[in-house]
Amino acid sequence: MIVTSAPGLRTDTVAGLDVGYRGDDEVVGVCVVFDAKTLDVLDEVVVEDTTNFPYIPGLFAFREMPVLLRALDRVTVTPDLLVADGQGLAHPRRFGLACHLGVHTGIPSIGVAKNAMGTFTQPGERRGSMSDLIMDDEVVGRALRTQDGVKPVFVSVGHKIDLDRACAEVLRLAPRYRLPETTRRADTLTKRAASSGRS
DNA sequence: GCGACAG
DNA sequence: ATCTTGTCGC
Repeated sequence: MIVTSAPGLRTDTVAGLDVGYRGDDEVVGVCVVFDAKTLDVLDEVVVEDTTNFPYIPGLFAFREMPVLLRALDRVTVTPDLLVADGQGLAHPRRFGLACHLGVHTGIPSIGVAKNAMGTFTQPGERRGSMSDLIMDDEVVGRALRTQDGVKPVFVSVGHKIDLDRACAEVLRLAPRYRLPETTRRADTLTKRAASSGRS
């Protein structure tokens, strides 16, 4: 299954992964690798592909995994941590996109979602405040406030890392905006490709 | 059966 | 996710 601990994990390089859409079957996958300390972009890859799998909450990975793996394959710097745009353990079957990516690649991974699938109590208003994300009376992740007064993001473990470390990484990756730089950069690249290459 | 439901 | 202008706020 999934490993939820990370003794001595080093995260010098972190990758942001995201998928953009240009229709029901045209997808754009992006993988951006950052220097975790300076937040400098070390490498970024954009790949186009097609899908026939529809968007079904809970089966998200079947739609986005293929393109993301292709993008990850072409990156020249193997990241120490993968940050997926979606859930990890915070999933109905406890196996969201971040888990698929981690288990498939063997690289530690976490999921950072803009919306929650479980329930949670509002964390404090200050950056760094957090509260448990609950599903079926089980703690599956955390609602984390990355900036004062903004809506929290939902962090959950993907593979080979623990929740505390996952939240710490997200805070480090989001020094200024609500979303971590990894997902922000991956998202803009995704949209750039979508508008410059559409029919 | 009905509603909810990451991107 | 995507379709979309101007607008409010730091």
